[in-house]
Amino acid sequence: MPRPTGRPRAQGESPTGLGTREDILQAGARLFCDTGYGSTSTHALAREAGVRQATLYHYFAGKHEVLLELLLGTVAPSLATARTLLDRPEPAAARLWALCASDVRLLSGGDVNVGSLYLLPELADPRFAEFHARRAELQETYAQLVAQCSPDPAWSRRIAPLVLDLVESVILQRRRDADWIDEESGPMIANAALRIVGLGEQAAEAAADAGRRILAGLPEDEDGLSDLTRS
Amino acid sequence: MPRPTGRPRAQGESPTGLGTREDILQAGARLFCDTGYGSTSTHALAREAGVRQATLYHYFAGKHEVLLELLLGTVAPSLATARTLLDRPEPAAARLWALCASDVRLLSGGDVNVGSLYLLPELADPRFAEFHARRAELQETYAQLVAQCSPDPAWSRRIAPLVLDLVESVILQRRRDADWIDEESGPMIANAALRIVGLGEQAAEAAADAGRRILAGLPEDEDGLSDLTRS
DNA sequence: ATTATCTATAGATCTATAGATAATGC
DNA sequence: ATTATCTATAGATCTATAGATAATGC
Repeated sequence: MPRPTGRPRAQGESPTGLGTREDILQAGARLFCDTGYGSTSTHALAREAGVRQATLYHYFAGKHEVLLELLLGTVAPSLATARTLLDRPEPAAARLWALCASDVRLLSGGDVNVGSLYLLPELADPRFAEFHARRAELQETYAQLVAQCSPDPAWSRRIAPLVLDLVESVILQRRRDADWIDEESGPMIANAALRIVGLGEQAAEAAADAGRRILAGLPEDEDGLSDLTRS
Repeated sequence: MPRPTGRPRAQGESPTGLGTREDILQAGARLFCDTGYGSTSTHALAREAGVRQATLYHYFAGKHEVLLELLLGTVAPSLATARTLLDRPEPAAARLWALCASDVRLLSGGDVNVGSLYLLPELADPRFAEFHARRAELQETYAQLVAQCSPDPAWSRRIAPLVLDLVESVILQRRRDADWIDEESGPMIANAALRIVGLGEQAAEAAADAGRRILAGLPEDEDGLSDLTRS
């Protein structure tokens, strides 16, 4: 990073070293998760990013755009993986296992529990509709894979949302006890998902093995934040 | 409800018919869940309760006390059931099943998804410490029952939090699609919990049957709100 | 007399904009 | 000249309190 153009900051340097826009996003991630969206003022957001309050408006139209960009950046890698898996030739159970494990890994990564953003009541605001649309597509992928795993369509339609919720329960878990999470959490939850879908022990084991091989070939994106700078 | 003493309201009657204190609590439940805590002003809270903003302070020291009372009222019936179950003679798996099913039923009841309150980031504030203490006790009960279900203590310690999260995932589910929930959701999630703990199909079936009998004898509290008026 | 509500408001805070300033780039 | 930041602030909103008011109770 060479000296940027423009007036220098009054206090300190860019905390992330990735520029002011990224500083603001990371500050938003931390504060919206820990303090809440409505309880975080633009002033607090700016302070955490190391700039003055008015500087926010040079990059974002307001708090809501910061949150929207965080949400889209968080769901993007998950959705990319889901789309890839839908078209692959492996058995559905193995692909479902891989999707679950991959999503848990994404939600476990980064030093902020960005999945918490999904839980903010403020997401009901229509400004966040674009996020909800992408999230619905992810949910639909889960439903399709679950349907392909189970012979009973009625049952699978009923159980599919539960699988996604189980995966996302890692968000709650990480809040409660961040140390609980490790690199085996994803496989463990993916196993639990297959059991819930109704696979027997042997079928589940086999699918898990195949799933592990798929997972090993998937890109491992730390979290969505790094994507934001690329897009 | 006879005509109460004191100056009458400027606009309309008590929406709940249970008095102003309850009006405020129910307004808080709805708004904190749908709009968020930090995004709900005392003015909005009062409007929803059918009184003027200043009237709140006659009953509560501020927004935070409204939320605290809602939280305690929500966890109370759950904790009461958990304590009862710990001392009962039935097999642990059956009691765990009953606890899961009962908690899902509690979280499914009422016309507001009060479990959402558990997810507010603002709960990190030390003002809500009392709630966290009671919640920790509930978690401990789950851990003990899970431990009694499984021969492997290390495994059960690792899996126990996952069971509570699975139960609480009904909060997320209900947000996403309230119609998904019905009176079989509790048993279904309780079954899934036993599978996760590692019970085989036959053992799980037997425990579920025994659990259903326990559940039938438990008090069925619609939600914590009605308790508030009694306590 | 007691009570629950109201109206009014002081003081704090918050958002968003206008315009000044201090760098780099050419 | 261009740019990113800054300072300053208008106007909105929010919280919490003071004190008035309109009921019931005795």
